[in-house]
Amino acid sequence: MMKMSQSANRRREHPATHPAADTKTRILDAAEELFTKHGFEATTLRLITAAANVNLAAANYHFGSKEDLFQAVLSRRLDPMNRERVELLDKYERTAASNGAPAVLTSEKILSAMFLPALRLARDHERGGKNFLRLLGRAYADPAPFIRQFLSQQYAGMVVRFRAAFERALPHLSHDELSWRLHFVMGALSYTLAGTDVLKLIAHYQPGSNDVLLLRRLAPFLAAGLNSPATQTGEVHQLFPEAG
Amino acid sequence: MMKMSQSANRRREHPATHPAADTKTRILDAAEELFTKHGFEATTLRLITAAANVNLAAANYHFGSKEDLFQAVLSRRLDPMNRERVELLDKYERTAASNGAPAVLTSEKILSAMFLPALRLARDHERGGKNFLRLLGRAYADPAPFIRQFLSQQYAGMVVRFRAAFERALPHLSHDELSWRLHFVMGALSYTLAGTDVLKLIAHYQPGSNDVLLLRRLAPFLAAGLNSPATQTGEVHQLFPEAG
DNA sequence: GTCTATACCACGATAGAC
DNA sequence: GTCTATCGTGGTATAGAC
Repeated sequence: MMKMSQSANRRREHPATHPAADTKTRILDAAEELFTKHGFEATTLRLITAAANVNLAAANYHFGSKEDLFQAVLSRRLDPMNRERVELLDKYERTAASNGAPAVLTSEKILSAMFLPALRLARDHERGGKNFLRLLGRAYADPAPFIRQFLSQQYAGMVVRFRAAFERALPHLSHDELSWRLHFVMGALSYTLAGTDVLKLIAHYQPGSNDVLLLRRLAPFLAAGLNSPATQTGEVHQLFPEAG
Repeated sequence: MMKMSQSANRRREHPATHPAADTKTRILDAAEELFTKHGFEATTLRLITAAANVNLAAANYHFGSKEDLFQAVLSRRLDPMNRERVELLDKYERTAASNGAPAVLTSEKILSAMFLPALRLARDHERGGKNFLRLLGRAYADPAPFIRQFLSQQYAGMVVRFRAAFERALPHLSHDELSWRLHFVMGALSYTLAGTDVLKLIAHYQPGSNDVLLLRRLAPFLAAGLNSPATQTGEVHQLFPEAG
């Protein structure tokens, strides 16, 4: 990236918004907007390149394929956000450890290390903002193998760090039970980020109207589930008598 | 391939499983399997009709369009399941009311009315089983307008009934707060049903290996979140100091 | 290196013969 | 009801202009 044209000063020195960046950036911006609005499959390269004012073949030239372009759109925002998350968790743990105690954080604190960088991104209107979080939420739920594999790579390092922190915070949970609960956390988070409008059936609710408030409600809800006592087989059978 | 010549007794009188039902059913079965495996967009009508041993045009003849076929696949299983859910909730409330008390159920009980029919479906291997739940979970998260609209219709009645039950169970929650929490419940549920493998990064976990156990863990987790006290602005600011 | 024009094959859909 | 033929549009590959 950041290539320079070889000849004269075709350069535009627009430092600010997005009237005319270089071709690659224009494609990324248009793709991000259209993927968010219509989803991956329904967005055509012809639409993207038309919106970016570039030739159809430019997309494949710079990014190789539509799938690679999609991954590039995600990476651009996701990499910095996940880095922020780990750094924030590190900071929390250093602070906790400096008091002489071992670095054991509460689930609420760990969750806030996951959510705060997402909130910052949601507010950074210049860098994708809420729309990008919706795109990300959809990607979480997409069954396409290339998306699942990509997200696995992107999140691998972060997940290891956060799981270790949760293990210290919730020593009463077995390995499996913690895995499940983290699964539920990821599910509620991704669904919330995706901002799909299933909620419209539950109540009048404008998705995207106030994502910050939404995430603020989600953290306590998830913390209550995480902190709840380990499931006892007895009560399970009481609630699910037919479930064997 | 495997097509029969056009003339005489082409009929097969297989009453049982799925060697040869009528054309419509064969298409539905093949579509259900392929949509589950590859998602909506990646599944082509050519693949479906080939697997069903019917002509390409037969799909459009019987179902109108690929989108309508997808809706037909969902309806076939979803209608009975949602009917079961409402009936079970009614039964619970009648039992509770017959003791003289008003019909106020615990969140756990209401959740079990949502989950038990899903568990039954997951175990009914002959009628879609776990694979169908995975398909359903993906549909929840799909941004395609025709899917969202279809699910809205399918769930409208059920959601009204269950929301009313939750309102009685959780009177300490404001209207908005309950909406949010139900949103989170739907998110965790759909994500769990979808069985996407993000969890593989968290731990070695084979999706679909034991969905029943998974749903059993989910209900207590969600109940803890639902039953937790209403969010207080004070603590929110403590956890999210930068969130204004 | 960067960009364009164009050709290719697979897709969903439909019209019309049988 | 079923099939063949065909149309418009999608992603992609490439040859060649600058």
